[in-house]
Amino acid sequence: MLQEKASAVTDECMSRVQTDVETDLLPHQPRLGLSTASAIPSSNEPDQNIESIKVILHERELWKKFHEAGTEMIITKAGRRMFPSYKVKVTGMNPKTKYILLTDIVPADDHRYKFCDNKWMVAGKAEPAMPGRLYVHPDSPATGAHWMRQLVSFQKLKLTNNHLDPFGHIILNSMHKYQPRLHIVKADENNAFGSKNTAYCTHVFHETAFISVTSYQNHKITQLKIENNPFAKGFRGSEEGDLRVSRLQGKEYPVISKNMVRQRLISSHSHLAGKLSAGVLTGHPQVLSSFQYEAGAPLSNSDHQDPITNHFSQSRDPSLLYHCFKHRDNARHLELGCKRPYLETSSEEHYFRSAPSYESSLLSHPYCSEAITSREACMYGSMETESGSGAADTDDLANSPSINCNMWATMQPYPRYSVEGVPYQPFTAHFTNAAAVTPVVTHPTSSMVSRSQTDLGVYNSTSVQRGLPIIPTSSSSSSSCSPALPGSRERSGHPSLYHKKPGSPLRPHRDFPAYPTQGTLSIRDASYQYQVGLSSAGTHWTES
DNA sequence: TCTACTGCCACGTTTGAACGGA
DNA sequence: ATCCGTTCAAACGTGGCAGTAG
Repeated sequence: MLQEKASAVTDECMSRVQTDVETDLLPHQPRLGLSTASAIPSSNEPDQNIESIKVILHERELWKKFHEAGTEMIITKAGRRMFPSYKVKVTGMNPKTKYILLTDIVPADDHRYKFCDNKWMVAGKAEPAMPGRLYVHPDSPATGAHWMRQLVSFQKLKLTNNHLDPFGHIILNSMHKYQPRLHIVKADENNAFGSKNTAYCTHVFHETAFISVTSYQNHKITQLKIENNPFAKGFRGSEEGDLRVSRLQGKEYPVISKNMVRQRLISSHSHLAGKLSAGVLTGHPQVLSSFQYEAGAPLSNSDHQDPITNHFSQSRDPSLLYHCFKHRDNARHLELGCKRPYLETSSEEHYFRSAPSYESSLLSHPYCSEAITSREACMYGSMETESGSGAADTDDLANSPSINCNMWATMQPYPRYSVEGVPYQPFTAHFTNAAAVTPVVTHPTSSMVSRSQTDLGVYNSTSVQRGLPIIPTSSSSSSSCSPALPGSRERSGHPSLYHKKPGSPLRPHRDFPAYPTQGTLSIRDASYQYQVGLSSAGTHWTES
């Protein structure tokens, strides 16, 4: 029912959608018994389970426009906002339950791209992943009623290419492809994140994938930005958007930029090139792992292997996976589950799981001992296992002795196939085996893990089936912290992590150091961006 | 030489403080 | 004294471009 309701509402008119269903069932009840079947949204219990939550991408049509042209996002040293901004409409939450909404941006593949012949081409292997960071919505934690009352906007999220960024912006590599993800974590007081009962889900909208750039490469994208971004109105004025330039230069005729000239000169060749590219791609075998990322690892296997044209794909495999996770027994096992087409938004994938418990104290985590102790950074670690061949092999995960509550997805090393010269397959995200990947908020040191570690599976776990939200943990050293754990307590009671000043500017270093050290990390300000750290087998959660 | 990146610029939007009137 | 609406300036966000580094 909710699905129908949601689908029937346009992006713009959904802001007031609220669930009228309210239940006290299970809000505090452990979800240990979540089964594959139960993980599937049920119209009868729309707000009992986190998997009942529906997320609709706001301005999806606009995103599609960009997607079709090959979305590019500017990244600067100071940080640049995304446009279109990431906004979603959430429904299906329990109005009284508290949730934490956060996003992260993960590599879509392990390639570096270049814009050549008016299209994106694979230019080599990706550079080592930047320290993963999370952006926790400033309102978090908040009740389901709050989230459902209006659009949830992540417009203040900023992207940077400054590896030492002190502002907490999400660090990306230029000329790489990324995929934003939304994570919803249950933060109910009696079902705190990290506890055996904590649950979360991950939503991925494929049309939000983009390539990070330091300056726009595709003129179409530039024009779309100018036409749609209010802040860029100053560049409007003529059909080509160059009128302003001509005015500035005192000319009566539009000035064609260098890039425009280049692009126009080569545009005549792009079409043919694209066809040729498509042919090449078609010949590539599909590679299995689809969702392999976690703070550094690619989100999915490279798109370039998809047998599609070289243009940004507008069609996707309608069969999306619906992943469910739950704790088994003492939360040391994950039960993967169900698979179903996601009807509401064909472009979205979401993953559910019951979060691992903190039972194995974070203190034991090799990378976050301090953070954990201080609980400044919320981290969720996962460990590498070799079971990640793909997907969701429930049994494998469940039986794997190495898997514990902290494991979200099994991480697989980047595929090593050669990609040189292979045309870029624009944003046809393939999450065939997608498993929930999880953001991991970790100790600062974790963020410094080298790619080599990632490759070794140390960096984060990921691959196909585990993922995990990171939730800020409180810092014991700080004045207040416990609350940091989602759902552990009311924000008011624990200023350190969730205490924030609405609208207050970001605080560099002091409040949000690039590599936070103990005791001072807070998610207060508008941008709760965390580093996604690696997790290791030793990652543990502590009870709040 | 080429490509990617940086810093600066002008312009428009957003935000919030200040002010005045009801 | 409080509330509400308006005004205005500073802060912020944009893409373009020239210069620079590798």
